[in-house]
Amino acid sequence: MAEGNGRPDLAAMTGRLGRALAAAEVPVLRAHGLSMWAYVVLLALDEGPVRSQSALAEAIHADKTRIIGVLDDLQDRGLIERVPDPGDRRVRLLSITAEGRRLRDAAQAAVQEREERLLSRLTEEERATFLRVLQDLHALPWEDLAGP
Amino acid sequence: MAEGNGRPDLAAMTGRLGRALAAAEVPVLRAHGLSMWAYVVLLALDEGPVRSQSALAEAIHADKTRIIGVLDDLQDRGLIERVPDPGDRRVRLLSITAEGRRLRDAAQAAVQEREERLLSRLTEEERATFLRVLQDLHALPWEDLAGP
DNA sequence: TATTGTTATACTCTATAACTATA
DNA sequence: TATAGTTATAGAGTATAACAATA
Repeated sequence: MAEGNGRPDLAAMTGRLGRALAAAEVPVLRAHGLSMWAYVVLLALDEGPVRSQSALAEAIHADKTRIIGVLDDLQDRGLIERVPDPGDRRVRLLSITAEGRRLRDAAQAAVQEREERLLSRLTEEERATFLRVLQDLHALPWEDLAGP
Repeated sequence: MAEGNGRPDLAAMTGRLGRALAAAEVPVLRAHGLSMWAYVVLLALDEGPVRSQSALAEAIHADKTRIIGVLDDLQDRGLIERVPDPGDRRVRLLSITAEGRRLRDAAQAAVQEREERLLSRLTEEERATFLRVLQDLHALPWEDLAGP
């Protein structure tokens, strides 16, 4: 006895869509030599330098021990800078380099170009509303989305 | 130097939204005595009986070894039926019970009631378009979303 | 003593391989 | 022999605990 009435849970729909888009993103990023975490780090640093690795980890909702290898690799490749703070030599000042910004821009352009394939299924009105709502919800703090 | 132009990746926005909604769902489901996988199984069986555990696992994109414990528990609690197929006693015929359907309905009502809190931020027009687009995209096969 | 970053360890989830029973 | 289901094992990803350097 099929059911039919009602809608699927919002969580099920956005979850599946998010996983599918992430799966689509992986090969694009790998073509640019980036892991998902490396890409997330470059995106975060592109909005400005960060004063400590802990702060960066918190900003991207990662564990601080989890991004160390990522930072090592990005630094070795000259995509980020990681220098001890002269005022407090325990903390590392993190910033993206010009080369890192170039790579980030190229990767993101490729990612979004691919996403256009999906958005092209929508009408102009659907596309505009969908993206606006998504951006509004994305701007909300986590607690407003996930609750107390 | 902040950037500002362009939009966040679709994958980042839907991914975060999906994870947040899933996180919001967990305590609601637990209040009904259900894990996420148990809930997914009940939802899948509600659309009709399934002829084998392998088929069910494939339908919900899970490994067949992963759902065994879930099925054991659901069966012990009388929420599903699992009987050997008389025609081929290797396969198990799976179906949801009336009690299982009651629990599923109660759980889903609670889940969606919570999701309404988020949707109430939208205008009627935004809400209608957003849900319609989401359902359309959700109905697409995985390959259309994630690509080749 | 407290904190940043790092390394080492343990845990959770998932997938793979080996096994039983039916065919 | 091949397949459905189960159990046992191993792997990936992640978090926790212990450590070194600096404050």
